[in-house]
Amino acid sequence: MAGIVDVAREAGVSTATVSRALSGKDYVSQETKTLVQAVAERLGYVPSASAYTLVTGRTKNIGVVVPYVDRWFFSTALETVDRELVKAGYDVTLYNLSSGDDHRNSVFSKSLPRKRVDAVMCISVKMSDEEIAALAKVNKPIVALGGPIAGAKSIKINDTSAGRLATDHLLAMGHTNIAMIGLDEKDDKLFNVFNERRAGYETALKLSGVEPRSAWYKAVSKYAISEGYSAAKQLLGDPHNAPTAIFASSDELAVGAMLAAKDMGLKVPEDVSIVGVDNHELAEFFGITTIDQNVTGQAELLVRTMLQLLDDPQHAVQDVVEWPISLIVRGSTTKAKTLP
Amino acid sequence: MAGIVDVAREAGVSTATVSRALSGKDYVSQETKTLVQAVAERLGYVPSASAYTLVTGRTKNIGVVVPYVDRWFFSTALETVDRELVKAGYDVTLYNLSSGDDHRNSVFSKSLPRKRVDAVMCISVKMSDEEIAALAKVNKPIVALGGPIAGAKSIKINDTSAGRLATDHLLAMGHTNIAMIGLDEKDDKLFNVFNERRAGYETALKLSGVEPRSAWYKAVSKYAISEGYSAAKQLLGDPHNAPTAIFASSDELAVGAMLAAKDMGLKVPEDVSIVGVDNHELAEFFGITTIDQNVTGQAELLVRTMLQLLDDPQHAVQDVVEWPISLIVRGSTTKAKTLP
DNA sequence: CTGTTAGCGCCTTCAG
DNA sequence: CTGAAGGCGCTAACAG
Repeated sequence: MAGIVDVAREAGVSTATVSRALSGKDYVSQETKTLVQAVAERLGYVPSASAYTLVTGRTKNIGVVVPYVDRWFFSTALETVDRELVKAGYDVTLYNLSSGDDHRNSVFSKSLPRKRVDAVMCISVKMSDEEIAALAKVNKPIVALGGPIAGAKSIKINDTSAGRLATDHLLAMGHTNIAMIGLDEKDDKLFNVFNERRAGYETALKLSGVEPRSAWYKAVSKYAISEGYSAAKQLLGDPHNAPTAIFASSDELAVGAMLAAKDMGLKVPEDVSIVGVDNHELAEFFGITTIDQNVTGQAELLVRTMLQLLDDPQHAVQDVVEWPISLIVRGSTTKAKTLP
Repeated sequence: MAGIVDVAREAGVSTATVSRALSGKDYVSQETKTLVQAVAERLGYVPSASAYTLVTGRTKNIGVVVPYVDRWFFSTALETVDRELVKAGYDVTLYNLSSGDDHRNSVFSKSLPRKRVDAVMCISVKMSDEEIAALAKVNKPIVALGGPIAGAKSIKINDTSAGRLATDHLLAMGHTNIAMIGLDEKDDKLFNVFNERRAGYETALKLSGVEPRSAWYKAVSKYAISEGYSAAKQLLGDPHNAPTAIFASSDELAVGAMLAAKDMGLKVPEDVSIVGVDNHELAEFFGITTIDQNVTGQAELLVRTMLQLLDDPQHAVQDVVEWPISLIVRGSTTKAKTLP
């Protein structure tokens, strides 16, 4: 491994000059610059990141914290976050919290403050006050996707509005028996995305004079097609409370619901209307009406925000940016049948 | 930020003692050890990773290179690789190659050798000779999933066997008109997984005396349900070559094929048998017969292999470990109808 | 425009 | 069992 001194010796200049020539950050005569570059190239010189970090305090590395990587929302967000960060010259180190609480603690108390990263990006993970404090001590910018974190800039959609929008769409089409499939989130380390969507759903119902029935709400344990499928079967098979429309709080759940309806001999949308949330690629394939939340767009903005903060820590940005959502109407919803 | 000197001063010992007390790597009296730990804790001392790296040469950080993160195989592998690595005390920095060739070059020529990582893990990315050479120069262990890399230990399933196993299963049930949906991989930066599966499919056919027809092979551009759907429609709608069985080279494709068949009024498996590959969770949900490749198991072994190599660079391991596959028969395949 | 000189924060011999 | 001292490789003043 050639070091900066090797390059300096070989080029007949000082290490300082090598540093300047290679970083381009200071005045160096064009000829020494090209000379140094050539020598560095020939020797296969690659600056040591740790030495650079030790002296500058900058790592050119961002810590991205996610609760899982193998779920749609997170892998999608991660994909674009990584792409954008890389374009800006940063590496990404991944802190996946799915391994349990012990690990989570060590991430926040050890890894992140260990001067390994210049900033932290939280994708849908709610941090406790101590966790925030631990990071604040190191004085690193924090940006978050999915919910507010004290002292951090964040981007989120309004999940209550999402629930209302979906439900209002169904109500406007004349449905009154509207069920919902959601997640019960007791985990206080994630944001209450699904609880908020449910709140929006119930508010919409009440504002239209419809009293939500408990039999209309089905909780599942994860956002998977199979879960949506079985939840919808319960809902649609209920002889007393069968809905004419279902609001599924994710598109994967909605797909499951659609398949369940078909398997029960019900037609979508004639017999049951279905709305999802996400605008997942499956929603397009299955023609499911959904609430688009443009994860890619959110992730891009998140990166831009972080880059500005890195550039100027005092940069004025709103603490919470509410990302717009929109209803995409497709073939899975239609007017309620008028009673015979 | 408290540094080691602060802790030393506060505890009334030397920095050397602090270092020893905290790392546990050398003899320190129990009482000074506890004292130092208490002080470190109180001051919120966290050792600087870069200083540690600079002096030891070790980063406690692994570079994981993936072609994409938002596809099933990769996000699944990444999830377990990360989990296992974290357990072993390593951080993971992610090198996602989906941003294009420029980025790819800089990953291999700059980032990876930049003393940022102790070892490199390639998930289904084929490295060119120069890329391998660049890493070899820095003398870092490399392990790979999905295909052989010169000078690296790797783990892979035998994709040709996978293709044969799936096809033989269909053949054994009396099918002779067997189509395949696959990916045409011209990209020489990935391994030829799908081409190998196709080779296995064709070999199996020929060995049974069936001549593969070109109309039986449908190439798609990515492994998505929608792609499998449209490919299967073409296949099943062909008046001269309609197959009675389809081998889809991934489960997502198989799901699409199954939905297409149903939409065309064909029953699965009575009218068409379908086999996939992966044992994706969707295959279980849809009851699709598949070739299980246990990605999680492969990823775990990959991490174990890397850890051994890190521990002892001379550690003897086979260069290529062939991971076993197995056929999981579910409801999507059945005996061919005897001709009327 | 270029060289000299200090460290950045820690680990690790080498003495005691 | 503990302390002192020397770097790891690089950049940032400060001089020239």
